[in-house]
Amino acid sequence: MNDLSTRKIAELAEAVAWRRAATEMAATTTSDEGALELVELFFFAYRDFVGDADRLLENYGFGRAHHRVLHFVSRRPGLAIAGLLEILRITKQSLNRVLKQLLEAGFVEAREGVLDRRQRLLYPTPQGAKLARDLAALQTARFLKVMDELPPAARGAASEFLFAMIDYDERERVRAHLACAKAAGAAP
Amino acid sequence: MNDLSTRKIAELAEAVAWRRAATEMAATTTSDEGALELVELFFFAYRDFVGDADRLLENYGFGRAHHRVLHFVSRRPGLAIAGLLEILRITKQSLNRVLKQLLEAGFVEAREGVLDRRQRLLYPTPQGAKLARDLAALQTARFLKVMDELPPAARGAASEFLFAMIDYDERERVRAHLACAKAAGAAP
DNA sequence: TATTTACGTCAACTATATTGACATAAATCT
DNA sequence: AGATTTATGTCAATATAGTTGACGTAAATA
Repeated sequence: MNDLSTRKIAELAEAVAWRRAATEMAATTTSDEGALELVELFFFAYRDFVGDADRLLENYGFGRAHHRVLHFVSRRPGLAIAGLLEILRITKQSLNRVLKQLLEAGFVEAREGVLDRRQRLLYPTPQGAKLARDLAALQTARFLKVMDELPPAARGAASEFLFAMIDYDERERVRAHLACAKAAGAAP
Repeated sequence: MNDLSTRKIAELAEAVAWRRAATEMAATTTSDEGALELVELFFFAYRDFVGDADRLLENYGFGRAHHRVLHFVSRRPGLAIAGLLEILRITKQSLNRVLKQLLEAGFVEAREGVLDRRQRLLYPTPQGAKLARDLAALQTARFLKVMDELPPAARGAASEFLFAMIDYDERERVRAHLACAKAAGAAP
């Protein structure tokens, strides 16, 4: 039995133990105390979730802002500036500094819009696509591991749960974004 | 039929529609494409989750950093500086600026440790406790609403899912923190 | 032709974090 | 008792990510 399987067993035991605890407090999950636990779990989960990528980005001299831009450009190639601003909810001035660095470093390229020549449509370069894949791999790995730990019945629930956490008014936009990204991802 | 119930029905329909979509792609949830969707849903969910509190904090001239400090001090009264630094994963210099403002504004107070007089144990003032409650109410309201939208079977799954998202090495610490906070919350 | 839209840019500013160096008082080890 | 470690505070310089406001330009549109 190697370290990996020992670790694996420990993690599964971990998951089982937590599942028991979660079940026990299932009744209180809809209470304030249960909800407060969720608030903190969400904080810790997000902290660790972005931590993986942060470490990789350091090697490139990039930060989280670069990651977000690269990610969404890669997932939705041909995205215009305005679309990116809407997703990221930052000002164009703030985006510009980060985007300029990604353009200069050759991770993203901008092409003139065909329908509307004022637009600058953003695409990842091969180098950018590679980094985006590497970053995404870290994060999807975490999710795939989580799905592996969770009982099958709870797997679909994660997606439902996260979607329900999004502002009601934003859901349509997010759904459209995901559909677009899916289509773009299926193409190559 | 008032606006509220119309909205409520729309949201439930929303939830049902998404549940169908989530179930359809349940098979792909363990695939890379499904995991990529989760990555983005997590981003959007967190963005909206912190957005609520941000708006309230503006009225006080505080930011997210203040929120985090106030939150953890309120949830774990008597927390020492070192404990806070470990939870927030920031440097003491960074904490100090924010903490100083909270102390001066009378939202947090520090008492000399009884067992170890070098420690400064942090407590919320009544005013601080009130703000912490108001902020927490916004966030727990979102979770309670989500739990209401979700089918009962998926409710416990949210907690399991978030816990599984946390770094393995951090889980014990988080569990201890939650237990401690729960005990502190039960006392008064 | 007039207006709006999509974008770029300069400037000043804020918030949140970092590293590094140094200080102090209390606890603890030898 | 003296040396060391620990918990904390503080000064300074710097980085990153964001903001508001003002102004410019080219292309689309009314």
